[in-house]
Amino acid sequence: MTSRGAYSTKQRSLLIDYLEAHAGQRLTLDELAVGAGVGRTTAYRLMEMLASQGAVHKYQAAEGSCCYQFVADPKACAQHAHMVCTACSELVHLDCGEVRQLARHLLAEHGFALDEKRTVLYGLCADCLKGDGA
Amino acid sequence: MTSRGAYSTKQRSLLIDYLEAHAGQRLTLDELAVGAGVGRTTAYRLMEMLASQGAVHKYQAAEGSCCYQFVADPKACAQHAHMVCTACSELVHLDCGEVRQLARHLLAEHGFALDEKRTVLYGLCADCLKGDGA
DNA sequence: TATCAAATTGAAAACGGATTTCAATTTCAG
DNA sequence: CTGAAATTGAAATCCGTTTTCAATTTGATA
Repeated sequence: MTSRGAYSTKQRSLLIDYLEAHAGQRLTLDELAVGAGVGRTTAYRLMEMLASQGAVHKYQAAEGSCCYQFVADPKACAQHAHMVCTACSELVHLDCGEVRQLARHLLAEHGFALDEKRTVLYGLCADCLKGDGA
Repeated sequence: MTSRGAYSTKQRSLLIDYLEAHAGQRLTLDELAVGAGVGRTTAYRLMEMLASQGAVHKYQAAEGSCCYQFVADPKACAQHAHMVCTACSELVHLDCGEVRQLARHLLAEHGFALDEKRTVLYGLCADCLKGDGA
């Protein structure tokens, strides 16, 4: 992953390194800026740019700050749905025939054209389900 | 539907009447306050109370203000998933066996325990699909 | 290497919606 | 009635997002 901005700068490298190093996590703007050691404005602008390119997911959490998360394969993620664990916030990719079958059913029986890539399913991931109370 | 607050007041009646009269719509705080003719703070507090009781849905739209929508049957809505049209914002209830089948699949094959009632599917509703560019 | 226009940075300010404060008012039990 | 408790709503506050802008950095060109 490389920056798409015209100039390559130290700050962008730092941010992208930090993002990739925390690929499984959802990071707030502050966590990113502090973690990568760049200004908040810089982090904000690069994240918005990357989000618009699909290189990161942007989550507008209902409570508190929004989060960004590195996306390994933007092209693939632009097509499938995702699951988010309500306990640990892990993002799970869901490139799955069952979802497409549901989409077909929704269209046929409910007249609703599911936009898979915009849809996020909530629940508990395998780890949190086991870990339970932890 | 009656207020659960200790006192019944004119403002609450106005708000609840207005909510029920616009049962199919998602209303911002301002629309509610202005529409019902009560103060924003009052609208805010009653909506938060009703949302916590499940009597209204609260949507935290990514852009702009959050919205509230009257829920005819809170008990039922606390159990099933919903679809929201990305064009007209209509809320569609989805009490549907196919979703439960997907939930079973997610649990069996992905180890993910879907929380149906917290999940919102996005796409185009039947009307917007027909209406198309309109 | 020197020069400079364009791009980038980040502190600070502006913005905007959510939430709280608090004095005045309303409700209702006794 | 009376008064304690609840409610109201304008205004203030909070807090995350976005913009501004002067200073800095980058990289193409000579």
